[in-house]
Amino acid sequence: MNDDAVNTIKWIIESIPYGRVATYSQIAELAGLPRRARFVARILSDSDDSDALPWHRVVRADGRIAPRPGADKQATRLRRERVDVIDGRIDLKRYGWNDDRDMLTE
DNA sequence: ATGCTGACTTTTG
DNA sequence: ACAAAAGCCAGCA
Repeated sequence: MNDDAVNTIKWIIESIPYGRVATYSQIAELAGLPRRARFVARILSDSDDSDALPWHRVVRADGRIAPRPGADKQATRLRRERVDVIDGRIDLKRYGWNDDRDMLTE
């Protein structure tokens, strides 16, 4: 993949609001790269702290935290910003990144 | 080109 | 709800 696509994806991840989560596939979709969820995952995997990405706000399509060494830290970081993580799972209805709902007054 | 890998997703059973 | 299988696609050897 070209660096352009990589940068686009990184930019999208950076724009996930505090206290919300987005899925791998959702990010790929927003980047105009449907069916590239794994590509998004790869970018996160390859990235390091110097990228300063909110990697903890990226979860699986069903709201679960992707299992891997260090996954526990993700739950901690999310809870630190008031995101409920129950049994390794996040309720996307409530915490999923959705611009529509961001505009509503609840 | 070929075959395998994987912070994934969807379909099946 | 859970597990297995199948589908998926960029990257790499």
